[in-house]
Amino acid sequence: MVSNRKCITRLSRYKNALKRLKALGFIKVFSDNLSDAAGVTPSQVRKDFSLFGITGNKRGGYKVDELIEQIQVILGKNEIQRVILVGAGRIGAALLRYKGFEEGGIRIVSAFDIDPAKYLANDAVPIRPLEEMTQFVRDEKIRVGIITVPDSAAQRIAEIMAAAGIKGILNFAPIQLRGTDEVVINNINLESELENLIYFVNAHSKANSAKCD
Amino acid sequence: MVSNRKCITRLSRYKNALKRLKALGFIKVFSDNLSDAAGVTPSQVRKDFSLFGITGNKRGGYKVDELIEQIQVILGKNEIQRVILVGAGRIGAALLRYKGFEEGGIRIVSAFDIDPAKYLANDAVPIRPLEEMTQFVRDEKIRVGIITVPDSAAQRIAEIMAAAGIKGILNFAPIQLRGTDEVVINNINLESELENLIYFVNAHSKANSAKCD
DNA sequence: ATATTTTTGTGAATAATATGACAATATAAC
DNA sequence: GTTATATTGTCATATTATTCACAAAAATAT
Repeated sequence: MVSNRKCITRLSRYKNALKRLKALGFIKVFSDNLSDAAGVTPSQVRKDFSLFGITGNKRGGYKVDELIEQIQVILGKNEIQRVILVGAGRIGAALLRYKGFEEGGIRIVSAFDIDPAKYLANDAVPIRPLEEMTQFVRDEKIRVGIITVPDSAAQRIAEIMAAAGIKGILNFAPIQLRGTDEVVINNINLESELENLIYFVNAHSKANSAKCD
Repeated sequence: MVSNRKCITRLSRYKNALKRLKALGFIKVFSDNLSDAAGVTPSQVRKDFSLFGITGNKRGGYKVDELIEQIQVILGKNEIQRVILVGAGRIGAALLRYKGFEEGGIRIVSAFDIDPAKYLANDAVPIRPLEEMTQFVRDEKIRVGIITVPDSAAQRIAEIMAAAGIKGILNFAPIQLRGTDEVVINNINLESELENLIYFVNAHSKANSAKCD
């Protein structure tokens, strides 16, 4: 098992880049085509592949179809991944209807909320009472959950999820949830991503105005 | 200028953690309180602060208010940051109404789309024709933009943004956009984040079932 | 068939990042 | 006022990630 997060992220990127290359008619690729399409170095591509035991042919490169297939198996995309979502607010609702997931073999099978006004039993993705989550997760053997609740509730939801048997959480609440041996947590903080960007934009403009002195 | 992305991200986290600690009544903190709240090591906190020239008092720690203030200045939060958004689809629309940004001093001042059906001139955040973007960015001196269009359009939008004078882009399209010397790009790929999680969940369950053999 | 070229796969070298250790020093105790 | 203690700030060390470099192998050319 490769336990380097960045490396898995790159694998996703390679997969996406490969799909684009395939659409352009590529039958095989070399590490430098792919690195170019994915925005990394060729040796990075080969090193990553080496870590996952993906091999190509010397002087022949990699066959696009086989490569996509191999990466998809590693990423668990050979079967549809069913996930749940808790918190049907703005962001949650948008994710429920986001088409990209289904295309990528990820299906949000149910959402949950504490607010009865949000319940929608018969929607494409039903929104159910939070109390039903634990049972649902157990019955349906769900292992991945998305948290899109306010920060004050996030920790509690994460604990309920963990207790129900969820093993991976994608957290959009602006609080850093910590993973355990049992549960992997991936935090996405939208404000923080923008802050990051703003810092570099400001730093850049300061550096440039300094140059002008 | 600190050019380490991760380090800036941690700074955001420290800021958020500090606000929570402040709400709990903390007047001063030590590097270990803060590291605990932010989920890092104490030496990491001190090292980061040292990079940004943030100092505390030996044996006295850091004053919470001063620390929040100093971090906010570094992150450019002493003034409201105005950003635009292109692509008023599901995700775009959710971000337009996301309250967290305004609370954090980030304001989406206008959205743009190619689809006339989406235009909303008089909404809290107006949605305007894409053709008006360049002029708007120039007039309003906008420097940060969010891309929430389909992947096929993302590259083109990024180029228009860059030409208009945008210096930082937060990209949600599932294609890796590459930054330049002029423009910093931050890519968020939601599917990829879930794939990442799924990989670790699967790897973990395999490791556990292997243990049982 | 043999030589030439191209591209992989990987071990070694380098670079980036995080941790540990501890001297310096401010606060508190006496 | 002196001593003891806790905590910072930073340098040295360890860890992790990336790039380089090149031998081995496959495809093509001669």
